[in-house]
Amino acid sequence: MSSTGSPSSSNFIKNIIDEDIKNNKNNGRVHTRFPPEPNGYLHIGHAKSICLNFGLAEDYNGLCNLRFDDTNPTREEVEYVESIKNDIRWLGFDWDDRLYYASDYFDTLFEYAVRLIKKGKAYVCDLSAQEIRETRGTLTKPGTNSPYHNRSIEENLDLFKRMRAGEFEDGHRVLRAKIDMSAGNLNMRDPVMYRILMTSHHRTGDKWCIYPTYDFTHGQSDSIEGITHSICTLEFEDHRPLYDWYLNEIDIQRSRQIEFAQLNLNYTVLSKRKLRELVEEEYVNGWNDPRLPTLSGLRRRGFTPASIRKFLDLIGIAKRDSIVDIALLEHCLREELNLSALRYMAVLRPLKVVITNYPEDSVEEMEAVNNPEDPSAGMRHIPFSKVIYIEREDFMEDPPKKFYRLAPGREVRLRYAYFIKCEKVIKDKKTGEPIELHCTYDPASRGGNSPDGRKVKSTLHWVSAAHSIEAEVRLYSHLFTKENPSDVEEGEDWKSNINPDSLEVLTSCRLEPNLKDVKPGFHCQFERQGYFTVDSIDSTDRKPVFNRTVTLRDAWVRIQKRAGGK
RNA sequence: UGGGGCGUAGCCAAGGGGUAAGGCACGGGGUUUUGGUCCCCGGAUUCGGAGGUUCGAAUCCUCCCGCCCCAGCCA
Repeated sequence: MSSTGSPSSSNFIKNIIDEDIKNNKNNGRVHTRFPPEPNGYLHIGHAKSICLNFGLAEDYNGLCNLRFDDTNPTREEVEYVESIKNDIRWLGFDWDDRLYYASDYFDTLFEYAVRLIKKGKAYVCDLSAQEIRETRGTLTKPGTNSPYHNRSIEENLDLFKRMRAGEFEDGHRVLRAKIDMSAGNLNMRDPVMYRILMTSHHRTGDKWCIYPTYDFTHGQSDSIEGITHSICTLEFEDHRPLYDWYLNEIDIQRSRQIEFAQLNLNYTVLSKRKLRELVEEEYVNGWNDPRLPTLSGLRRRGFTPASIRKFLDLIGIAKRDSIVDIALLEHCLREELNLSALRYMAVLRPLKVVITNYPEDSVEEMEAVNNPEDPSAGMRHIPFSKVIYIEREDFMEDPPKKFYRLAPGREVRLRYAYFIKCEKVIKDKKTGEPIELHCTYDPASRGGNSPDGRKVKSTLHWVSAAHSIEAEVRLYSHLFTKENPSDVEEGEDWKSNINPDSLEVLTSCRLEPNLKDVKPGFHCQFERQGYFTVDSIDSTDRKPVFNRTVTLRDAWVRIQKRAGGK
């Protein structure tokens, strides 16, 4: 049982850990780590790794470190460090005092490198990047040894120290491991351990001008921290022999690298490169745009940490490349919010309705249930009067077969109020669009039931015109029109699949007055429509802005789609 | 013509010799003052394919097919 949810289902990593514990490997200890590179914002794919690593630690009574993998100062910044920490906490995890940086280990790593040189297992290579590439061979052809492959240990030591001292320019020399230029695994063809980067680092400043590569850093950092299970994604699978080689040759405690498949979701993109492109080229409004699968975007959109955790738990952990249906994420959110969200009435596209037989100046307070799933949420009052607004799409002048809502001559229920019957439609002279309805109400149906047992086919939400408050509501839908954004015509690019209608802004919405003093972070349901949250950036006291997190499941929409599809 | 992985329903996924869990999606029905929720019911004669071992195979063996990753001084 974990502190962040129910016990999760079995997976191959747990099987491995169970086996390790049975064999008393690491004395039964489980210690993981989440190792982000601080070069971008976290997205839900990272959340999968976070939940896995922190979750395993919880499940096995172990620990999980947060370690920034900051070995490349040319692309990493403190700004990202802060957002990453914030997002992890928001997701519900805590690294206590175990916040580390790979750069904390630069001194040790340097000593390890010296150790390998002394063992004759590493050498300074003067080849250019271009030349290294050319001598590496190809997938099917072995590489050739560098002309510097057999430099003496003394010369290597001297050169490496001079690299550190800043005697050479960027890219002029590297330190390489001496392994096997004919290995089938390219990673073993004398990989680079250190490169010269005349760049100051966000943590170590100008102390270093040589920086270790990922491969020469990650395993050793795991070892230094006593990590028992080093979990990463599939593309590192063929780095594992190198990971093991370094630990073995340096002769330090070994941790075990285990790889799992990254999360992919349909109708969106989950690569830092593509997300960055969307942000920088302003297809969206920043990293926290509610349409983005970044944690900051999902948070602003209204997703809850628990729903994201639940989702990630349900999809499981495996080694198979897969694309998960984003409908499952939405389901997890609805499942949670259905139980907890207070219900309100909000009219997004108002259509004026005059109740002709209702007294002119009368106002009644109608009693409404706050959450039918939770009686303890109590009741509230909603003012009702002669002029109200209903949803534009709840009226059709010439309704199709399965349309149950309001139409000329038809009677419906106004939720928590009265039965009303449409007597007259007033239309815009130019467009022919209905702009106002005249209805009559049945005074005996107060509260929503008629004493004569008369049935009505639908219940509409409404708002009193004079008492409602104005708001802006932003409706979001998938950022891409295709399940797989990369599915493009010859010569086109994935961005041509961006959905031009992913954001619809409604500026004249009318809300029931109970929603007046609502603050950012507030989640609620607008009845019959969906779950909404108050936008944390653009809301003002004068005019709140609501983001639609997700729609309610909608049978009517499905009926229409089916009819339209034929 | 190299190396490393992966194939169980439309999408995820458990199961690793004893006769195919679960969730989402989808469809049907019931309840309902949200076309919401909730409750029933419906799916794999079969686990990429073909052989083989076995009383018995998704699980073991052989061969074949398909898909993904690797030629950064990125992580």
